[in-house]
Amino acid sequence: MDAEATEHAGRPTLAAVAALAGVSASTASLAFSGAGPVADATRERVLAAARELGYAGPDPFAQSLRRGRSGIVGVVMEDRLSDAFRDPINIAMLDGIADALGAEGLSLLLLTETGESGTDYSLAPMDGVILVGCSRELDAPVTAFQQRGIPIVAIEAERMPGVFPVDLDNRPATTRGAQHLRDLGHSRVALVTLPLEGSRERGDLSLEREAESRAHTTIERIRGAREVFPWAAGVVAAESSVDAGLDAGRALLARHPRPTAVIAQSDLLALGVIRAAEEAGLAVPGELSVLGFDGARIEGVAPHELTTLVQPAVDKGRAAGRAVVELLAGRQPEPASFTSELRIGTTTAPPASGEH
Amino acid sequence: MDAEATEHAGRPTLAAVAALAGVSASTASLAFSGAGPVADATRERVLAAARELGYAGPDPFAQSLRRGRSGIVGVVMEDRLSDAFRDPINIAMLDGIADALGAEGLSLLLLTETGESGTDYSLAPMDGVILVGCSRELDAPVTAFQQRGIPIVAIEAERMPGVFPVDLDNRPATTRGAQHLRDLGHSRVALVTLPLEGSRERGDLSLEREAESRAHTTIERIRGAREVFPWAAGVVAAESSVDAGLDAGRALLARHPRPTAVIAQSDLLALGVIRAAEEAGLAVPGELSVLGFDGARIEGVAPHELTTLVQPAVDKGRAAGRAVVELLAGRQPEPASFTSELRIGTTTAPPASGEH
DNA sequence: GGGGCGAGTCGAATCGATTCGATCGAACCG
DNA sequence: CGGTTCGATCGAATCGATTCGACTCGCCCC
Repeated sequence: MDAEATEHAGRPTLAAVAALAGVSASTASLAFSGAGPVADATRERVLAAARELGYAGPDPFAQSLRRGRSGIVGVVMEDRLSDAFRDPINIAMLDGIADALGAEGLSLLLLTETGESGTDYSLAPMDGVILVGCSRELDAPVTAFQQRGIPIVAIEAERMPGVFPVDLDNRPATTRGAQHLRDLGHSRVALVTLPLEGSRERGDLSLEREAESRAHTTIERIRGAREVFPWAAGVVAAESSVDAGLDAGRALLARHPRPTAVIAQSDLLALGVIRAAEEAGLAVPGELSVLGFDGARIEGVAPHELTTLVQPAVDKGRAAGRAVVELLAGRQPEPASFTSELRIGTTTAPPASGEH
Repeated sequence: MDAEATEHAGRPTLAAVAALAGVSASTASLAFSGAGPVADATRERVLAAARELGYAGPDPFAQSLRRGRSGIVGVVMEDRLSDAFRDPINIAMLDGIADALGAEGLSLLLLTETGESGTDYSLAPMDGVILVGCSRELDAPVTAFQQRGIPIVAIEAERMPGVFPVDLDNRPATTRGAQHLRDLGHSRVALVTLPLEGSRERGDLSLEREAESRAHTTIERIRGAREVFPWAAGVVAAESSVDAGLDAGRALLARHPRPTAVIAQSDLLALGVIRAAEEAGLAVPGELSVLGFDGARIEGVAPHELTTLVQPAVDKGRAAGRAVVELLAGRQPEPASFTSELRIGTTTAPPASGEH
């Protein structure tokens, strides 16, 4: 009888398999991992024993402990999932991340800032972490990650020592877009920005709010616009969605004097603004020009073709993924910085003649 | 000097902290976990020692091994992320999952079937797993999970012993939708289905393909339609997207005789079909009725309001998440089955008079 | 024939915590 | 005042594998 192998109730362990196969645990381990030399006959015997006992291979928990690696990389997004995934640009980026990680056999742990309530996500068993679109205070978790020796990559975030950055040219790109509007002859230009803090509520863009916010991407894009239109007013959207853009657009178009152009910080917001214009009976681009950001083709823009700043979101994600891989391998990655391109569509045009 | 505490190069361990604080490892552990009685002064001393050493708390890997739990639940999707997330219905479902898991402090590991190439995802350190939209062969991974004692929940999948099901009434719901079309007077009805296998290519719906496919949701919805229109022809879309729907729609509308109504298996596909109709100069619903499935409001449908089967995707996801939680707690969850509701919009109408 | 090498295997230490049972006082109660 | 209980702490076993160094053969080559 294989008394030793089956006397305990729990799941079979490597030791049990080894015992049944008549080899030591070390050899059995080698047989599974493939590292080190093992005679074919022995390996076969071990595998057979595993089959007999219903052993599914080494326990991942034990492996993680021993190896110090779990094969998991966390991706921290500030929003609820449904919010984060509402914008296709985030999905594109995530896809890039997943692509780079998957190529190395790493998988992707979705972590959302559950506010202060939930469990601290820095205690998840992961090898590295990618911070994306982080507006909130991250000092505490970042410190925790660093103490754990977990490599950190941050996409479009403020510089932090020990955090590897993956950047997008948010500010200069927006400047180029704004320049395009100025070249067309616009001067009454308004902004529809992404959220400034975790507020989730529409509000006017004020210098105060701006000053105390840490929403890096939003701020950079505002600054880029300000370089061309220093006193542009604006509305802070509740989130990146068509509805939020519609809401913001309504607010803007009710103002006097009405802006002749809107710089929206995402394509979804831009589409919302276009909807608001249609609603108000204003022609786009005849009576209102609209500039977006991102350049992921989204549904519902037709018959327009959005003028927008096309960012290489997938590449950006992929770069972040690869950076983690490099850091995990103990190498220093190449700093990555991506450039957006102004794609001129049919939603921008010179302002109506009477207007400037 | 705190020689013992700092003599090793690596990160500080609980033992080092305990040593510095002058207590045993067991007590230090208690101080961190909060389980068991510890004098306030002692806890304070341990925490101070941790601070001094830069100790970020117990190592998650070690915790996982000891406790046999990692706090991670895997979600297996068959597609690439970008494909899976293209359809808002999946996002809604994922949001429900994340919601239910987050409430229990669990986090969500995204696993995609990387084909046969990538690493086997069943070796990730997770406590439970949710299978979603699984068409491919899953027997091997399911067996592996079961051998590991990992609870499995499957959303809209074939029954498998030991796998807890979360169901949607795909077949009867589609029957109700088809009935609606018949009631309007349609008889030349065509199908645009979700993918049948991992083929990612448009193709005609044939009985063979149908018979050998394991794409549960797709098959069930086809059967539901067949109960009303037994000989309906159809096209299998490459994926759930507007483009794929457009592609399928073009193929269908080129046929003679042209169908007077299309049953699309997702709203995105339905929208694509509407686009194809517009393209062909056919009025919707005057010359072509279109029925969708899902009911997540998507952009670009305007000015139509899609007639569709509204499924409670978030609840479905939440139920799956909760089922995992229950199974992890050793309880037997209530079987969950969800019902879709026919929402009649403006994309279905009686066929043009000369047509039936 | 002896030295050396490499393939194959094994023992034992190790990864870093958790937790059960035991121990030791101090407080409490009749 | 003795026995009981509770709070606080500690030792030691345990979770399940990986891996380094050592050991044993058998073979090759000079």
